[in-house]
Amino acid sequence: MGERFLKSIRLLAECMQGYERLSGEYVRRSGLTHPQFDIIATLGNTSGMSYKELGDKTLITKGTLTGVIERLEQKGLVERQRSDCDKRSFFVRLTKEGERVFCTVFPHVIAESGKAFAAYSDDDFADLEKNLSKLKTVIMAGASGYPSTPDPTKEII
Amino acid sequence: MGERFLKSIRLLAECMQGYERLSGEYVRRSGLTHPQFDIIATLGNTSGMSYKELGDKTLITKGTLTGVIERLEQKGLVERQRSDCDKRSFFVRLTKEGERVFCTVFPHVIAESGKAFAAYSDDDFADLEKNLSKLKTVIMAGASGYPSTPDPTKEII
DNA sequence: TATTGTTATACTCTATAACTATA
DNA sequence: TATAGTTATAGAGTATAACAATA
Repeated sequence: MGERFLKSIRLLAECMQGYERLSGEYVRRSGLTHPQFDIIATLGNTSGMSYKELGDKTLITKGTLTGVIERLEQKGLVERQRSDCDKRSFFVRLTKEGERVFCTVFPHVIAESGKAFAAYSDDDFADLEKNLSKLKTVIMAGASGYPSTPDPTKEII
Repeated sequence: MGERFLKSIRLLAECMQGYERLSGEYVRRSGLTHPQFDIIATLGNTSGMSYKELGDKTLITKGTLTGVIERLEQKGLVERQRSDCDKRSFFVRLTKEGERVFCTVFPHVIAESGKAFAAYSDDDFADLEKNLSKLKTVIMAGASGYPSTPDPTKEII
C-alpha cells in the first residue's frame, strides 16, 4: 500500500473538492444543482449535442439524464429536437434563457473562484498545465473503453 | 472569459472525472456508494475521528453524514463511540470488517487504477505532487471562511 | 442485433432548517 | 452564545434493468 500515485490522487481529490467548495456556493445560488450546472456548462458555446454525447462528457448515465434534462427543460433553459439523420436521437441545446444563465452565472462562478489564483504566475500555470495534461493522458488511457477523445467544445471550464 | 486558470481547472476536472470512471466500477462492485467509499477511505489508516472532522474532509454536510454513517454502521463497517472529553461528540472508526473492506476493496481500486501510472517516474511524481500541493494551497486559501453564511447582497441572477 | 432514449423501482444523497444536548 | 450531532422534509440524483423505436 505504499503506492506512490495515491498521494497524487489524494491531492487531486483535495484540489477538486476545494474547488467545488469554492464554486459550489455560486452554483447553488443560481438555483441549479451540480449536475444541472454541469449540463449547462457543457452545452454552453456549442450548437448542442445528443443525450449520448452529454452522458459521455458528464458521467451522468442515460436514465438519470432524462430526468436532469427534463428539469432543465421545465426551467426553460434547454430545448430538445428530434435529430433528422437518426430518429432515435434527440438534439439538446441551450435556449436563449439558457444562454443567458450560462453567460451570467458561469462568469460569476469563474470570477469568484478565480480570485484564488491571483498569485499564480504564467510559469506557475504552464507548469501546472503540463503536469495535469500528462496526468490526464495516463488516466484517460487507463479508462479505456470510454470516449478518449478530448472534447474541444468544453473549453470553458 | 479568457481566464487562464480555467484551463487548469478544466484539466483538474477531467483528471478527476477520468479517475472516478476508472475507480467507480470497483467501488460499486464493493457494494458501497461513492460517499460511503469516501468515508471508508477517509477513516482508513486512522484511529478514527469525529463527525465534524469527517464532514470537513469529505464535503458531506452533517445532516447527510448522519445517514451515511448510519448505513455504514448497519453494514457493520464503522462504529461510533461517545467522546469522553466532549460529550456532544462522537468518535467514528472502522470496525474489523470495515478495515477488511478498506484493505481489500481499496487496494483493488488502487491496483487497477494504479496500472495507469506504470510509466510515471519518481521525478514525474515529485513534479506532479509539487504542483498539486501548490494548487491545493491557493484553493484552500480561497475556500477559507467555510462553512460561512452566504452574503445575501451577492445574489446572482 | 445493437443503439438511443424512456420508464419504473428502490434507494441514496442533498440542501435546509429547526431541534437537543452539551460546551 | 456557540457547537456537535439529530431529525424532518422535500426534492434530486443514482444504479439497474426492462422496454420501445429506430438503426
